[in-house]
Amino acid sequence: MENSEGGDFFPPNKAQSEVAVSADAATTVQPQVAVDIPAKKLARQLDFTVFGGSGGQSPGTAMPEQTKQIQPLVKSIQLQRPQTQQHMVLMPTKQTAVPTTHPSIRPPLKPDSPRARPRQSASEVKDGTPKKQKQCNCKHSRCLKLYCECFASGIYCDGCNCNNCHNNVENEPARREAVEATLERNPHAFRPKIASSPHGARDNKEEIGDVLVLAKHNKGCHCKKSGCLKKYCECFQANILCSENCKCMDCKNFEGSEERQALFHGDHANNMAYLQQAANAAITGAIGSSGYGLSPVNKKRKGQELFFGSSVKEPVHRHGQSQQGNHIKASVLPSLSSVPGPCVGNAATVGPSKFTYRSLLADLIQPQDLKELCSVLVLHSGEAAKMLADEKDASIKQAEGQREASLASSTQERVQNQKDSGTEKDMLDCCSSGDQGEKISVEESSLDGADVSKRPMSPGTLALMCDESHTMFSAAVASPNDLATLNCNTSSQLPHGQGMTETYAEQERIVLMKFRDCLNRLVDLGQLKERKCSSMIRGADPVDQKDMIGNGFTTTEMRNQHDSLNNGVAKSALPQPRTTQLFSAVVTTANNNPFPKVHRPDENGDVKPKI
DNA sequence: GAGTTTGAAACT
DNA sequence: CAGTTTCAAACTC
Repeated sequence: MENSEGGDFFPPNKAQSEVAVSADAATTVQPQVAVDIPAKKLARQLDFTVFGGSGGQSPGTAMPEQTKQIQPLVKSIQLQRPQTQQHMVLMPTKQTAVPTTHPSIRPPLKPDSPRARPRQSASEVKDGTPKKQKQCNCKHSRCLKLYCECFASGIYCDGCNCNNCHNNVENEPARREAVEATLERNPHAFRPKIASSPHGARDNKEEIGDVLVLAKHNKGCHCKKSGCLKKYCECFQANILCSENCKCMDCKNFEGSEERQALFHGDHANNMAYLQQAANAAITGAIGSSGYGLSPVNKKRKGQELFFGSSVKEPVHRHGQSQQGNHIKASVLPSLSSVPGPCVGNAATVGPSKFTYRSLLADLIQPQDLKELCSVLVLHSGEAAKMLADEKDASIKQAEGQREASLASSTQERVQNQKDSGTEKDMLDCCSSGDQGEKISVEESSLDGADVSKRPMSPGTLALMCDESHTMFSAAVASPNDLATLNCNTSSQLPHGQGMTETYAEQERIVLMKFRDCLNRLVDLGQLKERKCSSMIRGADPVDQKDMIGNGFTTTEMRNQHDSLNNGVAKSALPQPRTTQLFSAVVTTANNNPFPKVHRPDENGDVKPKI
């Protein structure tokens, strides 16, 4: 516990917290000499997503506990690997203890992509050699603050050009203290800054800059002068678009930004010189008198294009041009409202959904709808089984006469008895989530009743029904007509051994057909919606827009869809009370109310159009 | 490579 | 939480 001379680096006013740090610090200040070719480190913190997506891997991930987690990790690292020029990841992750140079712990980013080499210097770009760990150049922070990229990235400095570095094994106590202090200030300090970044997609498309809309900076940037088109901007550096989290000014880093497009245009994407030139031009234009400055429209556009599933290609109206369209869209998508205002603080005016990619079908399918779909399919299956069995029984009875009929009858009784005694067990076995309170549905299933319950179900159908039952149970959807439960019961008592294969086949056929129909309808609806969205973007006919505002579809189309859907599923098989209502939300059975569900704003503030 | 600019982090 | 300071990377020359 000797004091390191590192303390001398700190101004008196800030030394306080750091005194404690240095108290335990080992003395050895190690002006580290870069041995390797100056390899660049990737953007600090920005890549933590690779360690587990949600960032559970960074030192900050586990928050207060994370500090504790780091310690054994560090030890394990020390045990596993002598300090070499390699950098080590200190994150508590499977990968963390692996001695590695950076590239090996990073996602396979494209070497040429900005994402792959954030904070690279120009020289690195020139040599084109895939990045190694970048060395920091910290002078005053001892590499124990987030200023230090190494520290922020959760790695030891190794081969850096820093002065008085304490971010190394020798100074682990100090480092640990620093980590704790950092976490105390901000429990998320070591968490990934970029959230929800599907690496695959990013890797595939980042060059054209139309991908990372799926990711966004957790905190957002606060750029003022760079237009978010320089690497000063963390979003830009991470090759993602600015989001509603950002509080930047004069942002040009949004989808559809011409300035941004210029940066990623064609083969120039890899040309940093060009890129920076374009950025400079863009910034100049933005800050200068070009009229770009303080364009509040910019940010709003981000979400629009995202929502409509279009990328840059969709005609983006610059600035004032897009205002009208924005207003229209804003009616449909409150979160995308284009309320004029300063770019700063735009996050408040722009909805949180701006950068959340949503499939066109996302609005069509609700979780509840899926449940209903499953329910209906189950019902169809049961109905089919019942019909088949009835037919079979009828023929058998005709052929075999009274005696066999009696036998069948006694069998039925046995089955019934079994049901009385063992059904609940079976039901529990099958529907493991079984809520006791829900089991009453067995006998009360008036629609298909005991007949259905005695019919065989195919294995696939049974699985489906069990899942369905599980889902419905877990969703706490109490339904007296919970046929899933019912069918689970029956499934365990397949009465006839071999002849059931045909029934299974028939059931599956029917179920699959119905499911196919549903999917087809869904596809139709999705296409319909796509057309609507496209037409809206183009400022299409106001009637359609009006309809969409409420429902996402025109009422006429809705009716048509419902009519057709009704034909797709045999109503007779459906217990009307609940299942039809629910199912109608997606694919089937029209009740008189074509819009059975109340539209509700989703998490992003969108109003989800319901079918 | 020195100096400047920039924005995040740290601090008040 | 806003304003200021510190810091180091990015950038310019």
